[in-house]
Amino acid sequence: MKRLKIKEVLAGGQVGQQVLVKGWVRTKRGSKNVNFIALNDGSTIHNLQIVADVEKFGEELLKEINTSTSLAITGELVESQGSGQAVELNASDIIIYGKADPEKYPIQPKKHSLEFLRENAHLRFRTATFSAVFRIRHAMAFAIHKYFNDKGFYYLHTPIITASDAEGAGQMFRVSTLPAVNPPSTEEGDVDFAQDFFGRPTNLTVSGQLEGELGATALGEIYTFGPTFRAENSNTTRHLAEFWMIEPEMAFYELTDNMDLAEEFLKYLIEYALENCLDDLKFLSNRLQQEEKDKPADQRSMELIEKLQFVRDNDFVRCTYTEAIDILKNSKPYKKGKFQFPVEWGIDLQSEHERYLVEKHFQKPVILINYPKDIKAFYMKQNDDGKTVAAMDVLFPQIGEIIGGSQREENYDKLVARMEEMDIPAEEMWWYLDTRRFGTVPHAGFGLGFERFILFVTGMGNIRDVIAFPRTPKNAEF
RNA sequence: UCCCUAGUAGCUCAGUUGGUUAGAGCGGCGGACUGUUAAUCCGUAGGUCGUAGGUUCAAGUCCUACCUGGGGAGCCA
Repeated sequence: MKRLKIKEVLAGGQVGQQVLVKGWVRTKRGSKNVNFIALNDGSTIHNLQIVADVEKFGEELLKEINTSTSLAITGELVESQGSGQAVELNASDIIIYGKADPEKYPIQPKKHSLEFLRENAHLRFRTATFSAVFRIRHAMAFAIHKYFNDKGFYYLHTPIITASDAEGAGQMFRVSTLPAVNPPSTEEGDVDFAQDFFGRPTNLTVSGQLEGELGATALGEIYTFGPTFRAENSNTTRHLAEFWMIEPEMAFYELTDNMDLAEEFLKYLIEYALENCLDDLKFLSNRLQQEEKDKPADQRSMELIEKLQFVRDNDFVRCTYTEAIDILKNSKPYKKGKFQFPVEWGIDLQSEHERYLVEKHFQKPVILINYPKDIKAFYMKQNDDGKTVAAMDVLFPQIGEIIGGSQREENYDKLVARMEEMDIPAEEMWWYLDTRRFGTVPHAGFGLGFERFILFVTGMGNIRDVIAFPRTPKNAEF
């Protein structure tokens, strides 16, 4: 008999049909005559209720079935006598693949803290919460490829190992095959990277953008989607040492086109989640509502699905940096001295400022544009005012900056001048500058932090809970 | 990296101004139960109180250092 996924059984199974299912036990309940096994195979948040007659299978066999025991079950699909489900499987044959000793198996049929499950990240997929999160994560990855493919973008694989460290996006992880103890040294006493694998210092990438621009200025529209690495000692709910980033880069796009794309893209993904992941979203939403009950009324946030619909259905606010500074200066917290950091044209906005703009003032996603050039990267297009660059940051409630992007400086002379001002060695970037020397065009792009976006869609609070195997300072377990 | 906070049973926690034998719920185990919904009822086992020092007649409780977790900040996606 062909095995069916539980999702298929629940969606299309017919009463009276003989079916074979395989999965892991979530819970088992029982009385003298009959046992109920909630079986899950990962295909859906929902379990299939297995009814096992005690007399038929014997207490010996049923005793071996505990939480997380793996089973194959054949039986007849019947209308459920209980009220919790429409159909259930009347077992005629049970095969145990692997037992799970209930005294040693750490995931109990009860509510666990996310911290505890994080320490058991190898088994947390077996919980309803994490299976929901990772199904949604998959769906979003798939939707990203679908969105760009349908729009004629090409998926470009930029390198993981890179020799360029010019962008200054953060501390990098060195990639080396030199011995850690007594590496070969030069006459000056420095490590002699000429003897290293690549013959020069190399690192894990912090961004595929610069290589992405090479692709975009020939293929037209490209995107990257891959792992990115930052060796910053960041210990927050929003940072990882290894995370995934989506970086589209488009020839002939100016800043407004870039904003339009970012907004359409995010809304497409949210719509995709609402269309394809509703069961998982409902589960996560209920979970959140349970937690919200304990909070005072004014601290409760919008229900998850409502929040997603709200973002999908409303225009993002577009606001210049200069306007944002004015808004902040006229704000209540500013006038009452509630901000910890000063507000002045030229400063980088602190998260307290961003949160005020997004959560209090506008109360919807905000795209901030035209930042002072001194707080942004060298490659951003210099505006005519001589003070600002064509940068854009998309800010989301709770999460903060979810997208950072810009129109790029396409003028060779301006770009080189800016690199000199910022002490970026132009000779090492010769390959990047060639895009401006030969057939340069206006172009733009942005980077979306994948995990930050998944935080938003799932409503989870800690970025370590939306990536399968989080890499953070002092933690590379599993 | 900085600030705050926590570490007691498998999990979530309580443990009074330092004072006898460290408790509960859940989970586990044993039993009961005519179909349960993270079942219910009865019973039962389970602890080097994060680690190392120190103060004291006496430390889970006070002090110091370190380790680990959580929250916030910075950096950023």
